[in-house]
Amino acid sequence: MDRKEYADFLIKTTHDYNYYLDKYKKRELKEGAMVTRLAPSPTGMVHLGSLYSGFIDKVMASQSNGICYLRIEDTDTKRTVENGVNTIIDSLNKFGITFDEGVAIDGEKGEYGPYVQSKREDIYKAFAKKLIIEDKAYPCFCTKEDEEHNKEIQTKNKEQIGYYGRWAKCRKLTMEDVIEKVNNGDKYIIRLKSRGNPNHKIKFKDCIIGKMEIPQNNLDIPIIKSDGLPTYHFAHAVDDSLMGTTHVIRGEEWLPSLDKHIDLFESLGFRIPKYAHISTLMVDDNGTRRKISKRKDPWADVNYFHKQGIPNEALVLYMATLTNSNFEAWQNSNKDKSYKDFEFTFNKMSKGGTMYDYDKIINISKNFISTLKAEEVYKRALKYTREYDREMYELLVKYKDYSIGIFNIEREKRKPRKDIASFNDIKNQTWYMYDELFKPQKYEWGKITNSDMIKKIFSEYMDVYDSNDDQDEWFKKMKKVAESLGFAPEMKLYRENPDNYKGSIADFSTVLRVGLTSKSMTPDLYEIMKLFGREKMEKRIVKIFN
RNA sequence: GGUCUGUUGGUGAAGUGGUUUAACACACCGCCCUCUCAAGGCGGCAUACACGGGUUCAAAUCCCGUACAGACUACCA
Repeated sequence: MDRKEYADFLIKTTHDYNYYLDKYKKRELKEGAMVTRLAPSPTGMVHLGSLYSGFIDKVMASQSNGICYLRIEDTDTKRTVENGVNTIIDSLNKFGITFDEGVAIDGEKGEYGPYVQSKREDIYKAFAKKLIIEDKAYPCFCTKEDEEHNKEIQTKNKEQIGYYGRWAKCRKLTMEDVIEKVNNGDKYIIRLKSRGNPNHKIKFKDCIIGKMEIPQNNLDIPIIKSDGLPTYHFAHAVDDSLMGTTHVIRGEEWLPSLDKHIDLFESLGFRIPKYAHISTLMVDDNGTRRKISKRKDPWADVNYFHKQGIPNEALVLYMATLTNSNFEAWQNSNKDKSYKDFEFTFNKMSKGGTMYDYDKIINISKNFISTLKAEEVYKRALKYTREYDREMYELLVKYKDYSIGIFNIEREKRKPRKDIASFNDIKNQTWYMYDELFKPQKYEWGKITNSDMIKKIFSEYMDVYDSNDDQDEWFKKMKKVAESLGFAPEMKLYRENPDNYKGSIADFSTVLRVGLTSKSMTPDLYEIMKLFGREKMEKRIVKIFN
């Protein structure tokens, strides 16, 4: 039996590797164009880290006029969730991450498919066969227990852990041994026959981290599992070569397995792509940093932000600031431009762990929402509450124009209000504007608490209030009434001689504000009165004392 | 244990051997604006380059060691 027949005996494929080498042509790209890919597992959720990496994949490809494609890594059949793929595509889409090629809702796009790894089984096997023919891979019959056993001894002796050298029992099996075992029905996997020597260092340059030196891989790592599917490492080498990925952008947790990947690319005779290892998203957990975790951190699932009512755009902007910290400054001086106009670079990306910062997201979200028109805020609030707050939703529907008016207070001007951070916040911000929700626990009176005085202020004020007044006129009238009741009409006057007055114009207006809304802190009072109108104001005044 | 990576004020983070007396942002404090809040303007704050050696005329920046932190160490990805 020659090696070709031997390989055919061990692995059955419908095509041979030359067929695939021929089928997937080299991409023709413009100078500098990057081909990137996002390669998630279909576990049914999009991890914040995937969004981060997807953002970078997308932005690097599109700003270099390259290609960004989606590949699904479902070789771990245990973790695959039904409909997981569509969930991923949908979620990413919401964040503006779309793909030029690869898996899509309505099938697949592109010449390099299939883009789902479980459908590429024949391809991986064909290349595993190539390695067997070239004596760069071999079947292994060892059990999990064998390996556990090795590990125990290795740990005890403080030797390198893994399947290599004298521990690699099956490496020494002759062809005849193997044939006998296979005919016997013994299960086996395929391992790489590593030729590396850990005393030799590989010099390597990562796009983000820069120069590195790592020992050569000497582990005979599994490449085909007993279920016939490839391991991540092998699939990565085969797919990213065949699909023509120029830049492999992935989390830094992959850095330690880079030696294995280089070994695989070289064994397969493939060119090694460029790598960019992005920093892990970390969280501060009682003073220590740790990787964000799906189990401990609810926000690890990007869906969390949707539930919180954080606009997708805000999360995207947050991703942009994480990617390149100089983005924020650029955005501030280019307010009308999109993040797509900013040139992101690898060498501005963070090397260490990146801290996840919810306050920062809130801040970005506030700023983003403040730039929206009132109608847009209304539209989004409607969409959000429809799903998460039925009561609020119905009020928004019932009082459409009134609600838009509320959102329009101090908006659409050069320095707009920034008080809405998320759409689950709007009820807290505006409840007192709706009679249905207006059930104050207490009135936050300030300096003036005497009920006779409060009554007097309202009765005098309502005599002069005219809803047609402009803001200047409105304020003048308020000052006039305040003065006639013994309040200082200007803050300056009050500060100079506080003893001469019952209070300042601020104290006076606080009475009006609290009487109408029960709250001492609200947006512009003029606008609120205008939205209320006389009738509603009077109803509110009656309500104060009963 | 081994391998790899990182460590700059309270926090995040610029910085790629010499205009660095180390940006900027957030936080905090003060003042201004002001009918409250938000926003905005001005100013202040901080004993910041983990530690110890070395290379150099010159080091946050290059090299070596130590400490600390993190990632990885599966027939998971």
